[in-house]
Order: sequence, then C-alpha cells, then structure tokens
Amino acid sequence: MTNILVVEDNNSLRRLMRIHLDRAGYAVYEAADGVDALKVLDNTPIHLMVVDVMMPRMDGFELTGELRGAKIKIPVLIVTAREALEDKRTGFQLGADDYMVKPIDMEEMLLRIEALLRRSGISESHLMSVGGMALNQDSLTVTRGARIAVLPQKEFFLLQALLSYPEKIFTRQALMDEIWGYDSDTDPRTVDVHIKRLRERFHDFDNFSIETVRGLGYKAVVRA
Amino acid sequence: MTNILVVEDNNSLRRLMRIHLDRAGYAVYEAADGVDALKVLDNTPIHLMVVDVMMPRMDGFELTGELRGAKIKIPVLIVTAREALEDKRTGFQLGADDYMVKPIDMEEMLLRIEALLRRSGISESHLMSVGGMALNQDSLTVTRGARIAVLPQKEFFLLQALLSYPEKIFTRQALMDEIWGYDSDTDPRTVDVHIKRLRERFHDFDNFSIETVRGLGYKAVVRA
DNA sequence: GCTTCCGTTCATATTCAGTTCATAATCCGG
DNA sequence: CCGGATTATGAACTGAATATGAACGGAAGC
Repeated sequence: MTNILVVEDNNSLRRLMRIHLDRAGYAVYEAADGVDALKVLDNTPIHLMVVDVMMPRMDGFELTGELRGAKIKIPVLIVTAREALEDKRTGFQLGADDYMVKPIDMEEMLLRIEALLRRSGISESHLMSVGGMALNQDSLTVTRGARIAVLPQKEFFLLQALLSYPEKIFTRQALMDEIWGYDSDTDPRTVDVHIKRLRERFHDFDNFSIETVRGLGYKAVVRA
Repeated sequence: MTNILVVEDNNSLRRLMRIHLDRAGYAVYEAADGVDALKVLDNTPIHLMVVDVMMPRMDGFELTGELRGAKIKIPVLIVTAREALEDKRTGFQLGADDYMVKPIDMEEMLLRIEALLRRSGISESHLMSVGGMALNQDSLTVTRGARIAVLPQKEFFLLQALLSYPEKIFTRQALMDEIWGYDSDTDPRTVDVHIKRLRERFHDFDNFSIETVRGLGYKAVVRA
C-alpha cells in the first residue's frame, strides 16, 4: 500500500483529492498546512506528497525546503495557482518532482502521481490507466473496454513512457535512455518505427494520439 | 534536466565531482581543459560550468574570457587554490558567478551550484507566466485560459525571450545570439518573419503585444 | 528444421519549419 | 511632402526531419 500525504488548506479541494486517491487505492493522509504535514511525516512513512504552495502558517516552499534540509527525498507533486508561477521560489527540483497548475484535473493528478511513483521506484503496481485504457506492465497488455491488445515490449514501454506525461515532449534520446538503456547503441531512428506501429495499432482509438514535435521528438495527447 | 560541465584537469577530483553531481540529479559533462571545454560547449546546451583556474593548454581565465567575448553568459563556479586568489586576473564577474577555494567540500559545491542556478533563473526556466499566459518550455506551449497553443521552436523561444524582459528592447542581433547561437549565419531579417507570425498567432490576445522600435529592434509590452 | 514474430536497418517518399526573396507599406528627416 | 531607409507582408523555396514500406536476421516456439 502506498501512503500519500495531501497538504492543502482548502478543505473541499483536499476532500476531493482524498476521494479520488482513495478510489485509486492509495492510503491517504491529510494536512492543512506545512506544520501539520511535518507532524504526519514524523509518525507515518509517507511515500509521496501532494503539496499546495499557497498555505497559511508554513507554505509549500518552506515545507519542501524543510524536507530537503533534512535530506528527506520524498517525491512531491506541487499544486500551484497560475499566478504563483511567477514566484521566484518556484525553483523546486524538477527531475524528482512535478507540478500542476490549478484548477486540478483529478485524472491528471492520478497520472502524474503514478508517473512520480514509477520514476522514484516506489510503485510496485505495474498498472496504469489513462483515458479509458489500462496498461498492464506484467502482461504487456493494453485493455480498452472489452478489447485486449498484447504489445511487443518495446512498443509497450514506449507507449507507457509517453502516456506517463501526456503533453510532455520526449526526445528520441530520452526515450532511448529510458527504454533501451543509457548506453544502447541502437539507432534512435528506431523509435520512429515503433511510433509508427503504435499509431497504426491504435489508429481506431481516439482517446489518445501520439504527436510529432518536429525537431524535438514525440508527445502523447490524451483527450477528454 | 540541468546540464553541468566540469572543467578540471585533475582526473580524480573531476571524477569525484561527477559522482556528486550525478547523484544530485544533474547531467554531467566533463572536459580536461579549456580547449576540450569549448568543444563540448559547441555541441551541448550547458547551463552551468565548474571550472578550475589552473589547467594546461587553456586555463580557466582564458576559457571564461573566451566565453565572455562570445557573449555567452553561462554561470561559472570557479575553483581555485588559495594561493591563486591574489592573481590579478581574479576579476571575474561576481554577480553571475561564484568561486570556491580548494580543497573542495562537495556539499558546499552543490549548495553553491543551486544558488547560482537559482540566481540565473535556469532552474525555473521551464515555466513562465506573464499576463495571464503560461509558457511551458517542456512542451513549447503557451496556455491562455483554456486554449493551448503549440508553437514552433523558433517562435516559442523568441516569444519567451521577449516576454522575459517586457519593455526591454532586443536588437535582432541580440535575439539571434540568444536563440540561433552567436555564430549563426542566418539573415537577421528572419527575425522579422517570426515576429510577424507571432503577432498573427496572438492577434486576438490583448494581454501583450510585440512592438517595433524602429532602428533598434523589438520589445514586448504586457498590459495590466 | 521450419515457422513466426520482434527489433532493427535501410531506402525512398513526404512534410513542414525555417529561411529567403520580392514587393508593399511605413516612418522620419529635411 | 518627398526620398531614402526601415519594416511588414505574402509567397516561394529548400533542406532537414519524419513517415512509410520493406527486408533482414535472430530468437522463441512449434
């Protein structure tokens, strides 16, 4: 069971998050601000935090700063209002962490959490669901409604990588690093071929698509 | 991901630095002297350099001088032996840069690097919000309200450059240097065309505009 | 041993971002 | 208000990047 701490002063938003996280099978802990959060962290092994940057008493920056100072490296999903993006202190460590802009789409939140957990090696659940599809890493299957497709390894992991961060552009090299391994000597163009096959395979499935960003790489677009 | 170039002729010290930087989540590049460093800089977008002042072939001063001449403003963390502090040439640009005295404490190095990145605004540069718009460099998108626009690279970086200093006048050459690279041989008039396309793209968006400063260049004007 | 399927490479077709060019519009000093 | 210079605009071009089709080799399964 994965423990998630939600640090959010807005009660109704916090409750909403709780509901969705509960439903997704996480154990949810709540805190209304940074001071509360630290208390919870003292008593419970938390695997991931969802933190609002704007809170009374101790805000998100102070909280994460406090944790970094104590060398605790829990992945943090930061929630911020668009205006707050201008805040100079927004310099959290991308790479381990991620952010979302309000208003929060619950579906997106779950996706990002799954991705963070996977990236930090915490997730044992090799399951992921995006836009009405379920990806199962153990069987390399993609389930959509009644249809089940078994994908070749490379195609599966490619799709999984892209869908972990919808809209985020992945360079070929980034995908190679993640899937083929950092030191592979396979031609990065191979990615193109797999992308083509994925597109072909899912061409009749309009919940998502893989788009080309010329000069950079590829990204997944998930539709509502 | 932040790219750091370590320029240090002492192999064991360089390797030690690499290990700590790796562990801190940076992408590390290495060079044994200034000449090597320039090669790396030609091929890779480096965000920060750690440079030893005492090196064979081309030393740290020559290297940073070279870069300044080429108007490249990468923050530099200078490593120096205590005796070398008296060197007259120590007049590097504090403000953007910082220095450390040997022996190097790795913990301290990481702190200084973080500070430099924060100061130079690189660690947060993937996100920017101006006048109700959010620019996301990871996806080359501009979000305004519910609408999301994906821009071609050149247009995106042009817009980002202008908006990062509203009201500041950029000459075509300055924009070329920053986006195309200082050694590009593209006609500076090309900027005009991209400006036109940006204006067209955002003509129905009145939170900002790009204005011509005759004889000088362009500037962005953001409205309240 | 034969077949099937995956991953890769290669050769070729297609696309499009970026650039250039030609021309029109605008500005500004005199 | 004229003329030279600067900028805007529309359109064409092009080369690099991507898509596509096909073929090859090797591993797994039969």
